[in-house]
Amino acid sequence: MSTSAARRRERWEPDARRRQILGCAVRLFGARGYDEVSTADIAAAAGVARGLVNHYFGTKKELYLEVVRVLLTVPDTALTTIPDGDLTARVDGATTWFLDAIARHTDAWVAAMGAATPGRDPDLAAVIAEADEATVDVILRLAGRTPHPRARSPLRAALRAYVAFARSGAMEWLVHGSLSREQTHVLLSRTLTTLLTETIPVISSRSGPSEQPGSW
Amino acid sequence: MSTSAARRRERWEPDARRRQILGCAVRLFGARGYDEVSTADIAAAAGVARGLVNHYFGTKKELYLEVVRVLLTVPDTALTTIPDGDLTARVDGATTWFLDAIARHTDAWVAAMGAATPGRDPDLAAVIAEADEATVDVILRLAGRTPHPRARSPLRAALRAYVAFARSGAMEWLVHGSLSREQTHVLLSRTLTTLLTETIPVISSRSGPSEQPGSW
DNA sequence: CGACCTCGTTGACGCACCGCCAACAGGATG
DNA sequence: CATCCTGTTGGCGGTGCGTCAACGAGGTCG
Repeated sequence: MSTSAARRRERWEPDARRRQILGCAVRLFGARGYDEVSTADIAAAAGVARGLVNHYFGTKKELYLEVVRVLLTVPDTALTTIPDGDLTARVDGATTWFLDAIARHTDAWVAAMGAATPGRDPDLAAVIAEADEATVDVILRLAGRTPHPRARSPLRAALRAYVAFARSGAMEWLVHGSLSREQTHVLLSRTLTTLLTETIPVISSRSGPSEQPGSW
Repeated sequence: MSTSAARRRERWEPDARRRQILGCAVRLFGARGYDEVSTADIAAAAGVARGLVNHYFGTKKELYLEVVRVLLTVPDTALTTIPDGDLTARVDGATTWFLDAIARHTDAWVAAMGAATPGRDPDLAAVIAEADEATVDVILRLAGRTPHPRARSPLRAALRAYVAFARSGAMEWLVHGSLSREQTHVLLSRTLTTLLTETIPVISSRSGPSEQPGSW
């Protein structure tokens, strides 16, 4: 990815050049955070003039958004097959899959968690929110619910909170080393099971923010 | 706080001046995020030369850290009295207190959550981590445990994950409006109760990352 | 009451970074 | 080989931040 320097004015296809610059940006932003990386760094890593970065990506922030999108989708490797069995077994299987996945791409996943910090920027928040919703969809399919696509329901809200929980728990395992893998597994799977079977039914029976008393 | 402009070269006590600038910084950073606010903005809001901000706080980032510290501690209003009754009742009371507290200072709390985003900066992460640990201590006292001060135990790890869960759930209520207050209450209290009575005991009985098999 | 001293405060300088754009040149075409 | 298209360059203008020497408000002392 890192072009060996010195070659001047090499003319590439726009697509290839764009991918190359994006790759360098992913590598740098994945390692060092938004304002520790300058567009000059990225251009240098790609062996390219600084202006070209703006030419392909407009603004530094726009480039960053694309990088976060990449970081958030790469470690996904989407859970395609829903495990069999009762709910407990399915949750267990999905937890195993999840922990395997992030253990395999630890660096990328941790980088994604670091970069995908829903700060104040609304565009960045939107990108992260989209990734969250996708995760919620997975959990819903896991629970055997057809995901009313993207309703602002209490069900989805509770699961979004769970996603934050799961991420934090996984960070405890992978980054801080304060949980073993087995402990993390128990923490995530049991909490999700309880949430789905006990807590959420109660929540859904209570009156919502303004509408749907028992819609999910 | 916002000094009416034009007054030139007014000489204050260092403490007062420092507090004044910090106040303006809190107001601005609370509303607009790190790189949407320039030190010139802060200086202007305080009716002061830009250089003075650096004189009192060194770097813009150091100032930001102080602001986050303020934002994280202000909405605390520390839970002093532990409710009576069994665990369920105590958790219930504490949840009520928590939701009351953040409802009272919604703006400040949301601002704090926006600012206290554990991005890549290690110093910022440290400030946030400290606030998290304080919250975990509250929960531990709630559960009747004497908080082994700051051990890297699986117990604390699980509770840190819960803190992320609670914050996310509260945001669903306050910001997105996807949960009613009652629903949020049920979500937070029941999840914490289950965590304390069912999940954590199981976790603690499993082998840890390397040590304490059943220490908490 | 005026000279003097202290230290809070100022304004400007240097530097790094970003967005923009006119000019340049690689390489395909005829 | 001449010509055109367009990917690419390098520099210009503007902004924001950290530093520093100089300034002056306000108290002190003779």
